[in-house]
Amino acid sequence: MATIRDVARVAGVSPATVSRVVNGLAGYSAETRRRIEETIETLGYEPDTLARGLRTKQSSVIGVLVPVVSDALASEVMSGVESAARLHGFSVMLGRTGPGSAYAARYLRTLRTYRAAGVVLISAAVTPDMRRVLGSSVPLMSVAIRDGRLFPSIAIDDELAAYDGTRYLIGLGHRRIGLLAGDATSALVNTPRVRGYHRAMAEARLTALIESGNSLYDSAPPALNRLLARDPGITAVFALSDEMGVAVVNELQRLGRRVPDELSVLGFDNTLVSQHVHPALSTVAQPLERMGQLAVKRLLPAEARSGSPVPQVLRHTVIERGSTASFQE
Amino acid sequence: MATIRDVARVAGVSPATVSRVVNGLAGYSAETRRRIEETIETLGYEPDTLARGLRTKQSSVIGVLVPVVSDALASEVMSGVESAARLHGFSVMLGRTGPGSAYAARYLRTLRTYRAAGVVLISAAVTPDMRRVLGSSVPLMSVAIRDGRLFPSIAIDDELAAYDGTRYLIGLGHRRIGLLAGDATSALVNTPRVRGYHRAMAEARLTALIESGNSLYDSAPPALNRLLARDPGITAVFALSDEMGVAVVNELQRLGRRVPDELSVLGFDNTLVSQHVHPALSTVAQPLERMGQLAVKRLLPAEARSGSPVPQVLRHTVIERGSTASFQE
DNA sequence: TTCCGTTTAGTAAACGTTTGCGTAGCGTAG
DNA sequence: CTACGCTACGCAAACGTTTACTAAACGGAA
Repeated sequence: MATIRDVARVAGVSPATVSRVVNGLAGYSAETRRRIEETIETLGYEPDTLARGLRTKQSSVIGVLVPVVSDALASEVMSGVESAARLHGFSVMLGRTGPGSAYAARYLRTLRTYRAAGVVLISAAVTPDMRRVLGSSVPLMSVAIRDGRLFPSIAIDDELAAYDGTRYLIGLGHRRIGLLAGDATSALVNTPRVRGYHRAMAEARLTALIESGNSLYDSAPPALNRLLARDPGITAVFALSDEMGVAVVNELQRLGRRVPDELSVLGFDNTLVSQHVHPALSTVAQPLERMGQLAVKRLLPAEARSGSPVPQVLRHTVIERGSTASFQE
Repeated sequence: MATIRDVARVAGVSPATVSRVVNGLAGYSAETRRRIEETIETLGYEPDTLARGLRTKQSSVIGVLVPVVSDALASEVMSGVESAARLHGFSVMLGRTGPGSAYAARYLRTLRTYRAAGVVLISAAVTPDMRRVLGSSVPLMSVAIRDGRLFPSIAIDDELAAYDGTRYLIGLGHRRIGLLAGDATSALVNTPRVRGYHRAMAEARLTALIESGNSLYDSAPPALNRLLARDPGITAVFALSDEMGVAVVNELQRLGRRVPDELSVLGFDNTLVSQHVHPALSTVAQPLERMGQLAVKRLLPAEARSGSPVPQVLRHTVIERGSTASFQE
């Protein structure tokens, strides 16, 4: 592998000059530049990232921290992170939060020794030791979760989103709307959503009806049945995750209840799974991919310094697909 | 951030000695070691990965290359890669193949400048320029696809797996079995599977019936309907991807055909989506997570040198869930 | 012509490690 | 007592960059 010295020697200049043209700095004639670029081309020179990073105390690594690697929501955010990172010449390093925060802390430490340009934390709460490990050297961006206003984040307004989702169902004519909440461990997103549902129901003078799952597929059928047991007459269920949403439509069909004719189902997040069911799941969408892209953009030197407003809230939208229909008495 | 020199100074030794204890080499007394470790602890010293990599010409980065970041199959392999990498002290860097091979080549080049310990390529064919870019410096491991015997790979025997899947359906009493093939662009996995189906059908003196989708959800319903049009009496359909499999059960239910009572459906890969439908999809499974783990293990220095047998083929299994049932006339 | 500012370029140090080589100290065998 | 081997350690170079500093060359203004 050719080094900058090789290039310099062949092109008859000093390494410093080569470095300057490689990095687009000033200080060389057009002719010199041409000769150097040509040499770089023929030698196939490529700057050593490690050496560069050592010298500049800065690498172009962006760390991504996800709760579980194969999580659908996280995958889409990651996808956005990857594309934006690639676009700006960054590389993304992947790690998972794991059960406790031990994994996360260790991973962040590693990231620091790589002198990462930043880390984006996907749908996980920032624990005190995370912040401590990173110190001030590595900027952190939290995505899809809003944890107070303590640190930069990108998320939707969960409360409002759930409110709007509920309003949408109400607007369709539904009056008896059951909520399938997520688990308490993801309280940071679950709690506001539940609150949004409550608010919308209260405003419309409807009575709330809530059962909780754990956001995953398997937890939904039993929770749905509890809902049905408490009020057999519900005409809509609002699941606080798409996975639960599709589970609900599957279970409903198994029970012989037609969706959306008898019951409407609304999901949350708009992950890929929402399309993996028939009828396709209506859902309140977060712009997951875009969130990922924005996260890396805000990590970029230009933005990072300029100290943009700490919590950034994006617009949610409710997407109407086949699983919801209007209800008339 | 404390450097090795700081530790040395505080502990009253030379940087060389600190390096030796950090790396577990010999050459120091028990007492010295204790003192150094204590100092490391109190200073919170952590070796700089960049400097280390520069000096040793070797980093502990493992690159992962996926066709699309949010792909379910790739996600599970990645999950395995991540856990094994973490276990062995490696970090994983993520990139995507993108449309052509331009992305891949560029990413591999980046990986080389990071002096990556290896790269695992998930369900994508190795193009000549990939090999060329890597040269001999970075070992490559291909997962979930077998491309000749040109380079190390980890995969199942797709032909045999499809054969066994078909045999399973035949064993259930089915005689008119439609195949939903994937697309030609993933020929490396699709072709052998189709061949396996053909072989099983031929052996049982049954007539093959094939329609092709593109492995994704949306392509399945139309393909299914073509299948049904060509033979309204089929009692089983074998989809060559889980995504198509769940699309088939959804579509079938939409058409009012009961699964598995009237028609059995068998998927392929055993990705998470196979559980996102009711009845849950029977499928022929690849040990995706394990494949990912094995890939990094085989990339490890010890293994990598020992030149283990080039293509490694793992056992597939057919997993029986709710979407298949025996058929009797 | 002289002087000065600008452009173009080179020198060398520094980033934080690892590691080959050298050596002091010490115990032990001859 | 000498010689030798071994252990425990230090010195300094090297990995491939970037960058502050210096300087030569040159052109234009006075």
